[in-house]
Amino acid sequence: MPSLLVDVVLPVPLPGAFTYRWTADLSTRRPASGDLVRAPFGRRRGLVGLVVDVREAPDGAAEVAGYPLRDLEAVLPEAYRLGADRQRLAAWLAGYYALPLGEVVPLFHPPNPGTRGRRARTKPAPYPLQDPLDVSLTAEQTAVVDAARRLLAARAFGSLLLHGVTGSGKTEVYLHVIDAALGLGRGALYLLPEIALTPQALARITVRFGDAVAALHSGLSAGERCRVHEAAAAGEIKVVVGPRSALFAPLPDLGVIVVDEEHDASYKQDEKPRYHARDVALVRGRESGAVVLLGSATPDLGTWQRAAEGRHTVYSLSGRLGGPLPAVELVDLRGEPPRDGFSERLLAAVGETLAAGRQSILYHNRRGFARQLQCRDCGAVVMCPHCDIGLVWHLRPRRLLCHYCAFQREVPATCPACGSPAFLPAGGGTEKTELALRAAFPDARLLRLDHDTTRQRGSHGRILGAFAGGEADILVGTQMVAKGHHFPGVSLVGVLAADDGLSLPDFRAGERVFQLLTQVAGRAGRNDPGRVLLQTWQPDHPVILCAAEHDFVGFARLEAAHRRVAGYPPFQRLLRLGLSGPRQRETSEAAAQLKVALARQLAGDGRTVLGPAPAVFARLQGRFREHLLVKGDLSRGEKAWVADCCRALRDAYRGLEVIVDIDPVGVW
DNA sequence: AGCACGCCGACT
DNA sequence: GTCGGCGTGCTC
Repeated sequence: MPSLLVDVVLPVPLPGAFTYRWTADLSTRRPASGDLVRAPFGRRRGLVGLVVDVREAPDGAAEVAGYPLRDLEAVLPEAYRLGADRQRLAAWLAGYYALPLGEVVPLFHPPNPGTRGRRARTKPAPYPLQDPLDVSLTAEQTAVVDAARRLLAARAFGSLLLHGVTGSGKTEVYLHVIDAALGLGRGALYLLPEIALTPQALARITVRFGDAVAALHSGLSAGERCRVHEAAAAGEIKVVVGPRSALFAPLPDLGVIVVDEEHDASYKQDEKPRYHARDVALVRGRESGAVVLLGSATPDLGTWQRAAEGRHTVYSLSGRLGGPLPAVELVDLRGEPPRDGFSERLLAAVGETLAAGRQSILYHNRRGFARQLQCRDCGAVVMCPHCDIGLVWHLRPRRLLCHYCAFQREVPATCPACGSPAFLPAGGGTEKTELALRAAFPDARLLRLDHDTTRQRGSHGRILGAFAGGEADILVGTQMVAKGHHFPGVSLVGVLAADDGLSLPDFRAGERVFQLLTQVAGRAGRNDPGRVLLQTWQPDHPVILCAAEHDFVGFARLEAAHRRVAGYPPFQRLLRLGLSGPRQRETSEAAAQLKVALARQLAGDGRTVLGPAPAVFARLQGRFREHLLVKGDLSRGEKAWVADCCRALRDAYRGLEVIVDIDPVGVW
């Protein structure tokens, strides 16, 4: 009976491949490199691995490297094979992010591959669609589509950066480029930062391309994901829409990858494998000979810099179609201290908007009723016992909540530290903003959109749908109100604290605030002259000024100058090592030890090792956290060495966790 | 990373 | 008495 030895990489943090036996009588297809297989591993069965090598088994072979050979359980159907391009992508991912190859394999298949699911029901969009009629393109739009067409026709990789404000017609460009790809019989991927944005985009794309379109995301059942995966592999589905995980969908002849809102930090996965979908999209495009179309009103500074270096071609859509950008007014809170978060001017603007029968959006980037509860006598703040973070006072439920772990407690009547009955709520949140508005405008219909009102499945879409449908006059919320929706009835956008976030200990704080303000301002008046009010304590801050003037280019120039001087991305690469452990002493000791090893091995050659320093959240969920930062370029070999060091460290300190984060985004 | 085996605290 | 906490050992 002919037998094969099959080398398989498995999703375990162990280096190297494992060798299995496949015999012709196993009644599954003969495996080849690139196939996905199921294999037993220890006591576990059915692990999905990737075949990396196949060879003839010597007669009577019964063991490898001292282990008795075990048989493969199954070879998954053709639909799950990684073609050459996705095999190269997997190899790139593993190398770049310093992971064993097997650990990236789960990205390439649904959770339980081969499970046949029922046909996914097409859900209607939860809110009215923008008129899908095909308007003719402007010259600026046409230029991008033509450039993409030329690349598509040549089957060549190319990356285009489409820079244009909200309402400038980026989506129309995406749809035309996708249409061009489909016209050549090729497929398309359409990436969005979040699942919540998928239904709206899906609806709009489906109107154009019918049932050749499907969404792919973790909100679908395993069966539905399998169905979409298989249909895509079979060429029945040509356009796959979804968040970062959709990037790995098996489209056999991929023509274009659209990365909408390419600047969005949600594209970075914050668990292993910690990849950045925009960066990986560029690699997939290169490996598949596809066009990568990056779009944003506020491109990532790194993308902008690489474009300046000639690595992407920039196309700008100047201004809005069918109207001017909203006027942005700064409200200087220093001269006009707010009451319950509101200046007189902002409150008056809400009143005028109500009177005019129009809608308002009020953006407050904090949940809850009060940011913290502080004793008036001794100054103590009620903290989370596990996280070294102040607890946030919520009205519904009426409790103090930790926003970083599950901890909650009742609102104490007296100060836990000194017994004083004098408590002072400090800082507001969306709950307070909502109450203040209800008090000021008792007849206004109000909706709140934040983490607390969207716990239930579907409530996010429901709230947005109700607001878009004119069932409310005012929408109060956190970031969620800023993302990707347009509301024709909105003519006022108010930002309660525009500078909130500027003082975060993150070198990208300014960029984040600029992006958020630009995005939220874009919600105003797409069909009439809208008005945006930004309340701020720092009206002279360059980030605030640039945002008020819709000046991305000016902002980028300023920000780049700072980054260059400070040696931060996009001028220096970063690698972050995050350590956390149950004991502070041990965690610092391990961090110090790691620092010595890294400094010895990597320092010099333009590289520096910073830290260790306590993480921004020095204790979370009872674990002490420290981090190190490596600035500068590391080779693949060096990154692998770093990963090995971390593994050794984990073995030496029990309970210690060490994460290796390549190109980190956000505070840790 | 799982998953089991194995050895010590508070419960029916 | 045993249910179950998680330390550590192993995986082709």
